[in-house]
Amino acid sequence: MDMKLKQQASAITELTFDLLRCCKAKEKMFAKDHGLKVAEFRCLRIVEAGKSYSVQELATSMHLSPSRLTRIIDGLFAEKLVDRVQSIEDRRFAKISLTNKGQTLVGKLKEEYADLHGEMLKDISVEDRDKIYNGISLMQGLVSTWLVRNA
Amino acid sequence: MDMKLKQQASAITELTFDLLRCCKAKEKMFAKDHGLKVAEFRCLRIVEAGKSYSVQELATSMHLSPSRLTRIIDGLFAEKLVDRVQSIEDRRFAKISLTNKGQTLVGKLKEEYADLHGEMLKDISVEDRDKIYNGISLMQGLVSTWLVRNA
DNA sequence: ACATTTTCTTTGCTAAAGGCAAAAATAGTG
DNA sequence: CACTATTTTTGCCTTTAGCAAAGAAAATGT
Repeated sequence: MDMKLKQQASAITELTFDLLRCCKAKEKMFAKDHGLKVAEFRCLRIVEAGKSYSVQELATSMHLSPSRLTRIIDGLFAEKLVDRVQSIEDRRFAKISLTNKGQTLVGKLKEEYADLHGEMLKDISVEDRDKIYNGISLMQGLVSTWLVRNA
Repeated sequence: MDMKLKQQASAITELTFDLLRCCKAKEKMFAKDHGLKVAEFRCLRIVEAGKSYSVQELATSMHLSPSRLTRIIDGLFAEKLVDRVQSIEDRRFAKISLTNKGQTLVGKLKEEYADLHGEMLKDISVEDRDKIYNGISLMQGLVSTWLVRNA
């Protein structure tokens, strides 16, 4: 079959693999520096101040099981970063939201995580940054739709 | 500071994050379909037929600790996919190499994993594939050098 | 020659990440 | 009110991963 395709595919596979490993290390470092577990950091990244979330919402948006989420929230709750209250309308639901302490931390986290990436990207041109964006965006789309079709 | 940079940085952060998650799921599915643990699959991907490797070599090239590698190799050894013999020149070293069974499997694995990516990439243009390659390559370089500087 | 140090691997232990299945609690419905 | 469905939690298990100490072998100093 298409030789060029095969070549490109395997090169991209390799690169993606390396990128993955590096990003994982990067996340781990960042989380550790802020006294968080990686899973906690990932969870905090998606909760917005003022909003409240069910366990399920968080689980689906993080692509994890509800039980896993319960444990992650346990940790954040123990650190007084999130509140967990029973919904009044439907008491099966939990309503997870940031405490003041949590809001402060998340604000700092987002700021510093963006800075970290800004630091990485600052020495290259706007065009190259766009290339990165476009390339990763395309790839993300492909992998994502592939997953949906093959899950 | 540079508003454009910040915007691009945070968009790229988000995308990379999603890509990472999807690729992880992809690897997991693929490994499972072939009766392997993800770590085992990752290890097999880097050993070439006919060559032999020390535990340390594998550990550094996978960016894992030697002890972790010992365990991964234990698994592969139990499945009779790799041989583990003491080096004659320096008996401290282990020499890890693929068995016949391992070679057959790795061959199939590489073939099918490339096909999987070929499948994902086949419907887009050669130019778009190049865009993906270039974008991810740039990003990988940045994250990688950042890691070296900040580790 | 032998004691010490260094190097490579393994083992024991621990933590974190994650899922499955059953239980608990609540809501909705015949 | 009995039954079913939904949401979360709990118990238990697996996988991934590292650290520190032990073991084994080589290199080196005296």
